[in-house]
Amino acid sequence: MSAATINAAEAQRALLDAADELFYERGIAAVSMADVRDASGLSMRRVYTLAESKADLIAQWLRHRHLMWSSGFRDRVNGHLAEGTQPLDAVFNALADWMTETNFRGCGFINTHAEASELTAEHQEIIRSHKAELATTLDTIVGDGAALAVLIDGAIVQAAIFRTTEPIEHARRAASALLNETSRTHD
Amino acid sequence: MSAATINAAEAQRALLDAADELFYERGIAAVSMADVRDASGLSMRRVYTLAESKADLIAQWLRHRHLMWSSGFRDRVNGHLAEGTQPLDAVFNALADWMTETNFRGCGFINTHAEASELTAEHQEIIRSHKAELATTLDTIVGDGAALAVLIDGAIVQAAIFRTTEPIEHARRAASALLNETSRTHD
DNA sequence: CTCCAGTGAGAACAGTCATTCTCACTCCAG
DNA sequence: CTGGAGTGAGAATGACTGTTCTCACTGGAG
Repeated sequence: MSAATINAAEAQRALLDAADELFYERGIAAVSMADVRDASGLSMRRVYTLAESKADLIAQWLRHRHLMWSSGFRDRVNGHLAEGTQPLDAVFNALADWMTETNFRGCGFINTHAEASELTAEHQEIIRSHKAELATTLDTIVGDGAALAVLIDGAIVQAAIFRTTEPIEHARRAASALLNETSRTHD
Repeated sequence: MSAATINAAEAQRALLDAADELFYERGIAAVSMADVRDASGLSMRRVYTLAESKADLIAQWLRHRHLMWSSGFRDRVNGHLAEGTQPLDAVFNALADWMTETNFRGCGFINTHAEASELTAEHQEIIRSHKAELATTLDTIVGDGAALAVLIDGAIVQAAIFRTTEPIEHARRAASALLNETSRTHD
């Protein structure tokens, strides 16, 4: 039973796992289809059976990463909430957890969006959806989701550039002040 | 008097102008040295006389863009201050002005940093210096510069993705709340 | 005038890339 | 057992990349 016998589901998974690791860590322009083939253990033919082009693979990867990241984020937030942490702190603690992972390289969606060239309309749409959904999630957990999403993206970008979690604390203070102010003006 | 007669200063300027337009609008991996040659009107030989490699050209461009952007930003802020606008609003108005320029594509430094591959240690250092200097400038103008820089980067990134200036208003509200809170706790 | 350092125009070089193709093999339906 | 659909391994293709080289020409120093 050779490697050829792995079924479509396993191959799809191997492909997306490889794409995620490579695209996230190196950026998309720096990753060749041959790199993806080697990292996935698939043949070139198989890669092109599962993704009709590199642009299509990028789109599949973005959709896949959206699902993985979003559920990971929700899990972490829920973990902190379960320990009695207040919603706002649960969110920022969850982000700090993510940032201290060894392979943290900022937000894959922001990074991909920054590579102006290889970006199709479909890619842009997936990136916008990801950011819009994050704002909605934040809105449910703490409120003022659109504003919070802005602060968080700033923190992620600066954390990637300076390689510290300090920006998270700045964003946390700003978010806290914003929510306090909102509740005060509602009195 | 052929094109060959343009002096070193003019050539240097043509090179950096071309690099700025191309690298900012397309990203660095998507721009070839031949593109730079064509846009600058220089010969390939001249390009490599002025920049010893593409990596060197990128570094020169980042330094050049830092100077251009920073002085442009200060000018805009001062313009708003001269009209009697409060410092915090002067800063956010200046950013909104910049974002509504037709070729706005987010922050060139953040975008370059996102292209993980072609990034040398020198490039990273220039990017960090740019962000650090912006924080210092903000500190002088309104105070709490490090936190403000985080909010602003978030607004820039989201403005680039969604192509609206709305994120600037979210960041402005958060910044305002943060500064109010700080002054209140100092009472 | 005579040289020659420096130049432009573009060919040359040694890769790399995304994508497609070849060929031998394997699995399963009939 | 036979035929064919699908596969792996990897070569082939054609386009592009950063960088260097060639060659004819220039403007100014002596």
